[in-house]
Amino acid sequence: MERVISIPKPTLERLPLYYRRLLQWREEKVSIVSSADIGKNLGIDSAQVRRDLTYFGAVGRPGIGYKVEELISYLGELLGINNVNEAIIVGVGNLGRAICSYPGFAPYGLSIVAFFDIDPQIVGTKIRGHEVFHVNDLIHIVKRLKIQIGIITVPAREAQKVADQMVAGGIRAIWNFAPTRLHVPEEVIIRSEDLAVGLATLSHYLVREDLSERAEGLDRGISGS
Amino acid sequence: MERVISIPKPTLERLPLYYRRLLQWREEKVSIVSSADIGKNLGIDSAQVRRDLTYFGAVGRPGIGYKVEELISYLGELLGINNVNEAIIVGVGNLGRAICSYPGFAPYGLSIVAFFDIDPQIVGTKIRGHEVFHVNDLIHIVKRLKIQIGIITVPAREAQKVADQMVAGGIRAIWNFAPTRLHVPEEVIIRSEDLAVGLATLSHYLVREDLSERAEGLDRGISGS
DNA sequence: TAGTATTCGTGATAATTTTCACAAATGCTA
DNA sequence: TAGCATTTGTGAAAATTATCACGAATACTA
Repeated sequence: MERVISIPKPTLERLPLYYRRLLQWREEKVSIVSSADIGKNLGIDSAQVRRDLTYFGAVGRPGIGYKVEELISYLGELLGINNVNEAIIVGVGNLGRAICSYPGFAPYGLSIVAFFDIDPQIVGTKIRGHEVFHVNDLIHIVKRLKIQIGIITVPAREAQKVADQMVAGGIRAIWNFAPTRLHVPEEVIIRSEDLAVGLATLSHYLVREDLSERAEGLDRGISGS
Repeated sequence: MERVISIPKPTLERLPLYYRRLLQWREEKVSIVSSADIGKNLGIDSAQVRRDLTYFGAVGRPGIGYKVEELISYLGELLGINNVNEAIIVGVGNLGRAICSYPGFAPYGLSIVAFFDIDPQIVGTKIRGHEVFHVNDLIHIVKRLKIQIGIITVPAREAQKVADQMVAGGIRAIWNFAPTRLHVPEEVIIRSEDLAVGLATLSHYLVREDLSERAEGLDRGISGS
């Protein structure tokens, strides 16, 4: 139905796993890897790896494998990492702070350029050298800095209001950590991280552990090895 | 190949969404909902909702719908929520603290009963009324309290070591927030939350936004509405 | 150069998940 | 009770994703 070939969602989710492992290999001066190497390392079928890589436009050489440097470059392009992403974050509680300092982002070029909160105790203080602004200034600042990504780490009941303001400021992608569903115009992209999903599936499997059956799945999912 | 009918993974991921919304309905004194109601609210096809609910063992009445209270009870059972889950958390940085205070868990009966860290500055201090222990005491305490769930919020390079200790202490399920792949015995369940996956997919879609094609997906995924 | 061992790329197949569509069940109204 | 409007539960079809399996490309060795 679609003429544009889109990357399957599961493939997209594996992409960061590939990327992170490749960075490690580069660090270790490994210059070429095979789909089997990648697969064994990440617990993914090697045919799956090859299929994924072709989506990314990567080209390997039979009998040899893929050039690490080249793959990194391809994936980086696909992830929009090669150009820095500027973001703002609203809600500077523990979760907000945690996200700011999450080391996993380092390779992804995400740069948080402004912090917002509503708590007068927090507004005006500094975090990692940046002043925390009041949410009321959000629209203005976002417009001025032409920010594209907004991160929401406020309580669920505030989240929609914050999202509305982000949209009003022209933000095009929202990363939502509040456990609630947000309504935004169609052109705005939303990704919700729902920690309860993780907890729920874990505890479900725990409940079921007496049954021998267990799902496979990997980093995003449950695994038994 | 499996005789045991297992719940599809995507269904499992939707389960907490159902659960949370149902709690809201109960709060609002709504006693009966139809699959269409649920679907419209969560952006899931109503047939999908019905299919999912049958996996959960729920039974609705044609022409009427499902009893909210009954569904909550079924889902709660499936999630192991009805009996409290005790967990420990290792790594009391921002992320660890954020998880402890994440409001989304409230309905899930997760109870964090001990905190661990390696930083002497933190060990011995109190968090939410609980003393923070040194990681060296982990095995002992976990064994003694018979804890089943361990949460890892330490830097990636420490994560494997922590996982090993958890396993040694008899923990059966690990929720890993460190951006690395853990190796554990087959009987231990692992779920890794990789925040970079979220960031990566978000920024990917941002890069692609000029293409009209866009994935659908909902709370766990990207959506344009 | 010929032979062997790798490894990619991909058509075909299998497995999984979603959606369609409709019979059957239920309540409501008159 | 009969007729109508809902809504479930589920076979069957469609769509999506994962795996198999093999020809072709490449490097290496003798």
